[in-house]
This record gives sequence, structure tokens and C-alpha cells, in this order.
Amino acid sequence: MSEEIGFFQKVYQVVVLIPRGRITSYGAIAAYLGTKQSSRMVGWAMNQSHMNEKAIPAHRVVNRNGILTGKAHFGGRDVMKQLLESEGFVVENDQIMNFKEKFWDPTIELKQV
DNA sequence: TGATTGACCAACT
DNA sequence: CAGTTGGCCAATC
Repeated sequence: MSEEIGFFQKVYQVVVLIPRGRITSYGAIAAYLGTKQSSRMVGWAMNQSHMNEKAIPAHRVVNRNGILTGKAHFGGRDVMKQLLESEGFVVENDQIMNFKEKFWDPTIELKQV
């Protein structure tokens, strides 16, 4: 039961904790894990997230601009958009409106555990 | 097995 | 002001 968790696994654990109706950014997750500059790896982890047993709500992870950078990886062009809209988000021009309001920062939310 | 890349971000030129 | 580069980890070529 040694929890030898890799970077990707850590990313998954954080992502699954994102509350419904909230979103976060790749950089925020990376920052929470202590490696802010590994934000690329967070996106990489999302790419492999479908291999994970758990369902990773990757649609709740966007870039720091609130833009759906990974929409192309959801199988269809607007799949990510549809998922977000079904959770109450307003997506316009591949960008999440009121991004700052909906933003869920793990560094803040998970800090006091 | 070494080199490259990848759903990012920020600094530098 | 816009294009380039460095950084991190893991997977692919």
C-alpha cells in the first residue's frame, strides 16, 4: 500500500476534488503541487486522464485565461463546452465568462485540510 | 536509449 | 508589442 504517487496521480486527486460548478487552471494545480512550472504536465496528465479508472472532470480545468484550450481532446469540438454549460457555466467564444468568480484555487481551498 | 513533445505560464529579447 | 525560450515530468518516436 505504499502510495507511490506520481505527478500525474497527484494531479488527478486534485482535479477530482474540484466542486461541481467550479473550475481551476492548469497552473493553479501545478502551483498547489509545488511545481508551478510544470503546468504543461497537468495538461499532459489530462490527456492521459481517460486511462485512469476514475472519471476525471478535465472539463473543469482550463488555462489561466479561462479558455477551453483542451476542448479538442474531448472527442468533439464542443463537448467540453456542453459539459461546462450543463454545470451552469457560461461559455462564449471558447472562453468561460465570470472565470474569476467560478475559479477554484486548490492552493486556497485545500490549504487548510 | 536519446531526443522530442505536450490540453501551460512567465520571463526575456 | 509580439515572438521566442526556459522550465518541469512523463510518455512517445
